[in-house]
Amino acid sequence: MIINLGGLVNKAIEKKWQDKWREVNLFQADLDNREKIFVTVAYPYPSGAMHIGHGRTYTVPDVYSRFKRMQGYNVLFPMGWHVTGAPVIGIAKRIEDEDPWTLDLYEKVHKVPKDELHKLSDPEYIVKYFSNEYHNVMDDMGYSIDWRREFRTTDESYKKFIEWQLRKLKSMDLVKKGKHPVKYCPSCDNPVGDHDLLEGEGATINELTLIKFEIDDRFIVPATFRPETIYGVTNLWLNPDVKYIEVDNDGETYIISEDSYLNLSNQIKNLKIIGEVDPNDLIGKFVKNPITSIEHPIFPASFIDPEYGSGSVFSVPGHAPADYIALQDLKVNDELLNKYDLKNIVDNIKLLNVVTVEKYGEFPAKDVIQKFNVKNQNDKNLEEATNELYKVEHSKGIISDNIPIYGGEKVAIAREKIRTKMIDDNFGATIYDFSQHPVICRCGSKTVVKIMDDQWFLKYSDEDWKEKARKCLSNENIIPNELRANFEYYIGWLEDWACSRRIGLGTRLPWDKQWLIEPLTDSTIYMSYYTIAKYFKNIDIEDLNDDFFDYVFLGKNNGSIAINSEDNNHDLNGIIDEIKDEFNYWYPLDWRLSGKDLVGNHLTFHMFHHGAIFPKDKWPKGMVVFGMGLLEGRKMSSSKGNVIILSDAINEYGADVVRLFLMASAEPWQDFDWREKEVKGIKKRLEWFFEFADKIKEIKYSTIDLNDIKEIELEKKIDKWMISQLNLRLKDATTALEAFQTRKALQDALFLLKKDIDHYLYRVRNRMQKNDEDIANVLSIVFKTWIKILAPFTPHSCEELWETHGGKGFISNEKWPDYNPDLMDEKIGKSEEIVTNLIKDILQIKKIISKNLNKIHIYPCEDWKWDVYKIAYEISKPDIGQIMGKSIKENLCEDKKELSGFVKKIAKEMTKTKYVGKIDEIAILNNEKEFITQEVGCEIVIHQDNSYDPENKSKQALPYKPAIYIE
RNA sequence: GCGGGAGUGCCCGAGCUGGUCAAAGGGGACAGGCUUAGGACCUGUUGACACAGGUCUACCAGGGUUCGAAUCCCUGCUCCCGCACCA
Repeated sequence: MIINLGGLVNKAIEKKWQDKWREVNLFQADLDNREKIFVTVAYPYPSGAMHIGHGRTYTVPDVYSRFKRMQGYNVLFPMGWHVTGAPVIGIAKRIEDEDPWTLDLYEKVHKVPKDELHKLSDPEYIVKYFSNEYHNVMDDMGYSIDWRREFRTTDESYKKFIEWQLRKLKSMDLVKKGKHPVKYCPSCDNPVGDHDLLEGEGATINELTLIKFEIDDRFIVPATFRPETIYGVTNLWLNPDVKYIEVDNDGETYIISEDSYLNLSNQIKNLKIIGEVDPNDLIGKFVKNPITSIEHPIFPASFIDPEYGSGSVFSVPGHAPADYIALQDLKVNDELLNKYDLKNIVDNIKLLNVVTVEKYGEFPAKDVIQKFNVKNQNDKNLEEATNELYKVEHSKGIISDNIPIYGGEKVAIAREKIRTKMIDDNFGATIYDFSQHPVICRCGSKTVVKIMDDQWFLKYSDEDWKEKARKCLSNENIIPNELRANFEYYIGWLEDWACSRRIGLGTRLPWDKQWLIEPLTDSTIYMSYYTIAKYFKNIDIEDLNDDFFDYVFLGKNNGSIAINSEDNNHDLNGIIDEIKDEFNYWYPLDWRLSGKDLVGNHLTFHMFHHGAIFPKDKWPKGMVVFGMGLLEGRKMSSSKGNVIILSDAINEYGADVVRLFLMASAEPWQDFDWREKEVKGIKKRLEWFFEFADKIKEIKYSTIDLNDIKEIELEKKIDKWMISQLNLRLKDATTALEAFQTRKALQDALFLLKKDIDHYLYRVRNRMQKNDEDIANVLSIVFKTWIKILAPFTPHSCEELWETHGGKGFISNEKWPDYNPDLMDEKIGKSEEIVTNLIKDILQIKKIISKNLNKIHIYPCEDWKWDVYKIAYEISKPDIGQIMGKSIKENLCEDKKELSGFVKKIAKEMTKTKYVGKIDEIAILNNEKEFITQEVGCEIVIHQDNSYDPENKSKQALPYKPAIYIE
């Protein structure tokens, strides 16, 4: 459906140009003798339709590529599809299960036709479907992509490339085996990410220490954040209303809550249930503290959460507000005391001190409870009190002197030491739990923390590797540069990265086939793959072995390279060298573009891996990081339906309007906001641009011929002014584009230039009636340059206008115009300013005095004032003494009083006005007399001197500001 | 908590290597033009005051540096983002 686009090109015309570009392979880039630019954007993960946020991401490199191509560079802008990973597996399953939310999302938001919908139950089909969709929409946007290099990350040749890379890293000892905890859904038998959750989004995995308290050859195993408080234990808590069980852990028997078994059994191997335990049998009995060997009684407590940790808690009433208050509650709960016969034991409990903190007493828990006015175990303030105390003790606390070994140490340090000691001595173990409960998978089941063992890691913690990444970073241009500090932080902060997965699409780990390579790991250096991807169609997969990649990428000949080409025109050894040369031509990568959400992982990995695998001269040279997209001020999100699909936007406004808006509304690294009203505003600008061409025709009474613009020596100031402004805007726009400032470039190339043209057209409106050759010439020059600088932004419209008005060939192939500094004259600009300011001032005075005007007298600034002004400019400080001194010395003005008055004035004025040298004001004013008269609507008299000056106004004149007297 | 960043006029947002800044550009609002009307389009106004082109108050708050600060420094307040195994 094509909505009326006014003067703009419609979809059919956009299509026409896309086809023409394709016919002549305009954007296919091969090795040649020109200087090259290689630009890549993070390839999309095609699990849904492309929306306007993606539109911005891919339009930026396109605009830049088109710009650089016009400047004469050989530009490669390729595209691929990142289809490895797990999300589509889940999506496919939900489609198969006919999950209504998912079906609705894909039908309504992603606009999948009904007859295609059910096919999405195959994950391979999902990525195929949407990568095709992306490809088509990218074509509709007019992107100048070299599609011969397109690939999916599940292509066999890509897998070979990834295998090579992983083996390479392993041979460098940058891969190791280990284990790590993950969020896991036992029912799906899958790790789950935040986006897979029904409930508990944002829950983090906390590390706890399990401590074994012995009781009758068995162990109660409470878990804690604060192992150092083991020295302050007075008792244990069990919840009498909770089911407890006995489990066997490698010969030892633990007592845990039934609810905690699911989580713990995913972390401790071979945890077997032996039987049930009645907590009532245990309450009142004693357990042994493994560190202090003190015997602690077991008390009942209702606040114990059976799901958290192991369903039991050791009580440190001196330092844990919850324990303190529970103990207070128990002391007055006669029913419980009697039931378990605890009265004497409870009365004998003495609080213990472990940690000393400034501003708190011996038992900080007690203080903090008073501070927050906590009444009982169920008080809402209890949590706040706990948070505060835990934080303070951790950051500022010192282990008290009465504690053996660790007395005097900082809590933060002692905690780690105690923890390590307990684990080494087999008194404790590390377990994990969520920061909040419950965490529910989309399938509806509770998730757990599972320890994945035999997992493979990339050793990002390795200092030598980090150092390489840092060097790589310092080598790069980062846009915006503020992110550099961020990258440095991430390089330092990264720990070993689990690079193997159980579920998903992708490449298998070559030496351990049970694992798939994690999707961020398989996309760190793939930009190099683009440089040679076009060759793989004709190469036997088996020949893409490590020797091949070693040779092509690293120039290492291991002596066994054999390439079987189906193309008999090529010598076998010839083609591999061609491939190698092509890689060496394009690499290093000039610009890597990506969203800011990838700063902490992908983009940082990108530096790590280039640092490890490639020599320094192949390290990436620059990075541009994108902001996010908003829709009418709200965050865009496909899953919430708050998006505009790119193809819809193209259908409604046309690709050029969409491109223009995305480039003009914000710089690439800023968040942009798609506002319908403003999109329409942009559309108007583009329409104006089209009308402009018609305007020139009107003047000329003939068609413009962009190939035949006469070289005319321009006489009139205003004509020169227009050309000067054009060059200024061109210069600023070019500088901006070099730095990816698309918004600023458009500000100059579209908005400000349009303003200049408006002004010019207004100034010459009388001459236009007379079929003035000069105007037509100026406008033709402006128009020709203008189409060119807009061509990277709105290529379809510019091609169409170019063709319509006699341009030869594609505008996409035209040379980017160079600005001519000789045509940028500051004095001309200033002259125009004098005229417009004068008119403005006269009109303002008119408004204020509101009397009938007769005549307006204008007096130019006297010569001596110019001289003083020059002196002031040279001194470049509002130093009145110095200016005065020099002026008197040069005897510029006989009337000292007038001089000092002027100097005072000029001292202030000169800070506001740019000095560009003396201007012949009389000439300018005479030149523009007609225009000024017309504007102010009253006769004007331009005086050479002050021989007629009844109110002595001529003295008011300043350089660039003639005096006015209104009669 | 750790790290990064931001606070500008009704709104969004430029400026932020100090002076050309009452502060670009867009949106909105108001007024006028055009139109049968609406829409679209065009022009003007949009901090206050002012009968000579001016003055005052303004760029989160407070303090400082400077002849001069939205711009530099310090303090405080507020807000946003990332903190991983995921694309």
